[in-house]
Amino acid sequence: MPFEDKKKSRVTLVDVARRANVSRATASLVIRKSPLVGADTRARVEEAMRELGYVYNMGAARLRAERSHTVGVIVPNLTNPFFAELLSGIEAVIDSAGMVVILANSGDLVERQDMVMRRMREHGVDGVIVCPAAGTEPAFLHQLADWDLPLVQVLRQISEEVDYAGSDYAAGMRQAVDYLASLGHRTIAFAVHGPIHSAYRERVEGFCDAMQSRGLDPNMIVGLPIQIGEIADAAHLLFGEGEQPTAVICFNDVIALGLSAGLYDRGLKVGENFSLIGFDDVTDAEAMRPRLTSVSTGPVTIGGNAARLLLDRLADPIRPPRRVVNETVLHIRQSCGPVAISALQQSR
Amino acid sequence: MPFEDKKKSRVTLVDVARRANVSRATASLVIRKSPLVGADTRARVEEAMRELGYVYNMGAARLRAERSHTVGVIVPNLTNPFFAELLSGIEAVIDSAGMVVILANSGDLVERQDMVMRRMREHGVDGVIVCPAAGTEPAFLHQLADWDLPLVQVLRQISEEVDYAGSDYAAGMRQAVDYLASLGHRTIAFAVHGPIHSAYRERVEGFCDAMQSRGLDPNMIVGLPIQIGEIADAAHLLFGEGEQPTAVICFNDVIALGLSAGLYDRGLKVGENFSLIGFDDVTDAEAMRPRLTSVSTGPVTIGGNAARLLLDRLADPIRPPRRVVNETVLHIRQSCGPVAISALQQSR
DNA sequence: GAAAGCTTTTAGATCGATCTAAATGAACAG
DNA sequence: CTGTTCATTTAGATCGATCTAAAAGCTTTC
Repeated sequence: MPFEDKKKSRVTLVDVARRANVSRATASLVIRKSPLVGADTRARVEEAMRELGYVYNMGAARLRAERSHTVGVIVPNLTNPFFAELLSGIEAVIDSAGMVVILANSGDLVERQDMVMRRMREHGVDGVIVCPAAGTEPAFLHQLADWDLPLVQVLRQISEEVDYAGSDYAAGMRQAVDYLASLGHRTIAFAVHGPIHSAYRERVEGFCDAMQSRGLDPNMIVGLPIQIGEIADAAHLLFGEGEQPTAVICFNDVIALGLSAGLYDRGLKVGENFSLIGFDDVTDAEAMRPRLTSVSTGPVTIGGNAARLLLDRLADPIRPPRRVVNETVLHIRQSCGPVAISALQQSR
Repeated sequence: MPFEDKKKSRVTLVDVARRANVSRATASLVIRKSPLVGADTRARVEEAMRELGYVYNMGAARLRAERSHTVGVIVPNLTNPFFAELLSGIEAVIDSAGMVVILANSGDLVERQDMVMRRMREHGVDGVIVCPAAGTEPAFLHQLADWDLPLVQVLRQISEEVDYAGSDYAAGMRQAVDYLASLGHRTIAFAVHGPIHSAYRERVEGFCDAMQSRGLDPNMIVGLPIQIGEIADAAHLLFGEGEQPTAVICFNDVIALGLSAGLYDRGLKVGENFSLIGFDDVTDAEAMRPRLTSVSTGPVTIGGNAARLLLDRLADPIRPPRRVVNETVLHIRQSCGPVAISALQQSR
């Protein structure tokens, strides 16, 4: 008897076709929801699929159809909540397009990024969303494009010739500076850390431009450690010799959280006699005390934009490159206050 | 002329083989580092691969070899830093085994989990690491195992018959209770939230057991909102009628962060006249003020353990199921202090 | 110098889908 | 009743690797 009830091998399209009394080709059309098949045939095939517990074999399909329904995502760091939120935004959009995300971590190292990118190609991803590691050369991205690998840069823009999704960091900096200036602050520090890349430069330039256009000195830029635990202990770096700042703008919320702790340790009251603005507005900002005033860059939104950009490019590989830059929003909470009288007098 | 210089189609093994004057089969052996090929032949083939810019086609290989070098990871939520760290641990180990991670988010919903699991099967993952959505039935996992899909549960244990990696939450709770008791606290609240699952039950039971074995009342269990922003405003729930707690143990660090803010709002000084212990010890714990005393569960370690468990099972599908449970560590910082005199008197 | 044993190489079938181009059948016009 | 059109269905080739089993070379042994 040709019966084979016990778990033998996997159920394939041939099994389904046989069961439904149609050919392999017709069964294939049913799966792909082609309008070519008749209604009753379709029903019969679907019934057979259900009865046999058929599972589509994407791998086999991809081989022939050159579409893997798979998207690579490369981030420099997973433990930073900002990237986790970005990833979440990407995943949601990719998922709802019926595709899956293959994840990789570059550790912000170009060599690892090379490796990982190669692996993505081997796995035949349809496209890649990458937050380029610091130091990535434009040539690297161009080569990938030459290899016909659809690509989107996210957060950091290396090349103008490749799609990009990010946020308007410079405008965000202007919002922060304007707000502090409106509270009377004139000596404002900028606390930074981390590797240098386009997002870094954009923020620094945004800060400097905003300061200069108000006639303020943009040169109080302070470098801090990467690890959040060490940032607090480095808060004293804000107060070197010369003029003392009455407010600080942070490169990101990690720094803001760290400095908030460090300023507390020094006996300063954030929001009262010292002002602090974060950047990114991660969910923790709401939970700090005083609540952190922060420039929201919307990582989930950026992720979604990047994913949509990639889907669009998949649909039309030769469209010219696009930039999708979302607006930042200044979220005013409690960590800033009017400049203290004493500080004003000090700076005279 | 049979020359085809311009970018035509992708370079395949046949091209490489032709170039190196060997057969397809031999070229394949070289790629797979088989010891069967001679040294000079190997060199010739590798040379040809380099010259042609050959990229291995994993998809084609998988079809024949039934190995996709792909692992599915399903988490309930990406924006929670705890899961991001878990994911980071998984990714590192999977990556170093030469495989890639396909990521999916179940949103802690069983229906979505079903969908996502189906998609993983379609993509032919070699195995899956899943943090089961609250309400997952053991039958669900057993069915997957029946389908010959190697499986590891992480953080939440639904079935004893499936590999599991987690942390000893009950022991962690005991550490927290013991520590607070040693500081003189007798009325200790337990702040919880979120969906009910094994990790939830283990923590609650651990708390109750530890309290009871010291003759303390374990019934002060307080439910709080999910969103971190709302937790602070719910801090008053700790102080209902009846006896007032002098300390609180939190189900996780999200609650700890939220409550710390809420207690601050109520004018309580955490670490002085009220004690607070977190659970998980995420990186932010270090940055809070006062620094958060927290029970470390080591998400990165757990993730690594889960990944290794899966790799082991891939190597030996019939080995009996294992449990890998790592020890928790109480990280003492600044958020707890000896019970205040006034509170002691009040509770008499 | 032929048989045996070993290492190295290969032809051809195969995995499970999709694609192409052609066949089938029904409906309709002349 | 035949030729044409249109909607369905299908056989067979194909994607790019791996696997099996056998062939080809090369030593070694008697």
